Amino acid sequence: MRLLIVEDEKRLARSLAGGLRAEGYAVDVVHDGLEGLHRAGEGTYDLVILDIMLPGMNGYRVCGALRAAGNDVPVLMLTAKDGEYDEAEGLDTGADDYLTKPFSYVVLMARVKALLRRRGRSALPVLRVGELSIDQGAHRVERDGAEVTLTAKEFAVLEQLALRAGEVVSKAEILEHVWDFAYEGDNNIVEVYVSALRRKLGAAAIQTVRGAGYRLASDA
Amino acid sequence: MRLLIVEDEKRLARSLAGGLRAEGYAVDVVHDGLEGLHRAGEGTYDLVILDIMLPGMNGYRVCGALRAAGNDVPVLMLTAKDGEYDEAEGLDTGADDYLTKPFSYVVLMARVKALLRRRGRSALPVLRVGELSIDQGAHRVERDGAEVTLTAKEFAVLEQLALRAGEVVSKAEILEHVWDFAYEGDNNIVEVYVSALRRKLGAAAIQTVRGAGYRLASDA
DNA sequence: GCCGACCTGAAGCCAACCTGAAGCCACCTG
DNA sequence: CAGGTGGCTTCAGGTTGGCTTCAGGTCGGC
Repeated sequence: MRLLIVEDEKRLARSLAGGLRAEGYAVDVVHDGLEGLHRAGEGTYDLVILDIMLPGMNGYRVCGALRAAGNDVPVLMLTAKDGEYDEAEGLDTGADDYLTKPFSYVVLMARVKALLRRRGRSALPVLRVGELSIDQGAHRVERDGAEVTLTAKEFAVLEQLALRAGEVVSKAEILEHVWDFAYEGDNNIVEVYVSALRRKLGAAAIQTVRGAGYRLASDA
Repeated sequence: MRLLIVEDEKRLARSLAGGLRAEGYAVDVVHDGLEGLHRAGEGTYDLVILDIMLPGMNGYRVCGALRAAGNDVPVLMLTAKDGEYDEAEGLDTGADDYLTKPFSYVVLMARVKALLRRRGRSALPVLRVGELSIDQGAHRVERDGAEVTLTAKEFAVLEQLALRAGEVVSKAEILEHVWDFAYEGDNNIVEVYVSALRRKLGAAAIQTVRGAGYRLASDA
């Protein structure tokens, strides 16, 4: 589960990111509205936490632009209660929820979870690749109808491969999407997870393309 | 994969078209807004690169008109940063992304690919040369429908030849593109790979032009 | 016929990759 | 609070297969 925080107050951004990571989410942070729009537009995030006062492009416009482009990623807006902006306006631009600073950590967490849950109920597509069926909303994987239990990271890696089934996905790309983009570790970690997935899903499920990356068998 | 460039600065248009063609896209160029609207409206393009300052009809209106007609082809807008237009306005009219001149080639390429990928399917076109089909995204090659497995280097060499099918490509050019730019070894290595490719693809697939280089048979 | 350009099979080397094991940490449970 | 559990990450040894070099042969032009 991958979140994007668009917030220019660096201290706040850092503390939010820290807390959310502790809950097990992968979190990326950007400090500029335009940058935020591009990242959010990639379609790789499950939720965007969006400040309103931002350099580059303000939060209302970022959100409006996302919706105009047909992107329906859940957006949780943040703002200082200084009267200049109000809640109704935020919701009008297509935000899913709205939080006024200062807010407590617990409240934020509750809202984030509520949004993600709501999203889970709404139909996220179930990916079908070969004999696998990957339910993105429920985080469930079945192989030939039999459920396979995966850990969070295993699921995230498989999801990335499935989203681009048949294509080669490089280790760097998997790292970028599944781990925080600030992750500094060895990218041997990807190999470890691919190995685990093969053990659970069958060795033929994921093909190695030496020097290029991995490919989820789109036939098989 | 077919792109339309609507741009009245002929030099820029030509250079963009050249670069995109080199990546394997089919590219058409028009220099007038109205003409662009008609072509884009045909529904045969996978992406439109749209300048804002245009004779005939400006980019905002072209994009707005497309959307009003229910056409949701991805639109990447270009503009000079002269303050008269701003990014948010472009996105409001339904553009999917926006680039401020001057921009680097790499950035443009990244945005184009991001947009195409978001629109589903692979961003990279499948090259077809004679009886060969070369899927750049999947790193996969078929000859008359039968899959041929190539190594990373073999694939890269073939890709270079295919991107300029019918043309003679010198050994030096292949070396430069496929190997590290600082490669110091013998350029006999290219011969070795061509040899391997011929073994796998048939001797007639790659022609030698003595003293000049190699050519991928565009008929065959 | 000579010479340079090109072809291609063989073989060593090394990077990429795989995977089992173990440490660490957060969380749960009694 | 102690002990257990499970997931994440690191590490290291082993294996594989691709990359490159080399050398001997073939081909084509002059």
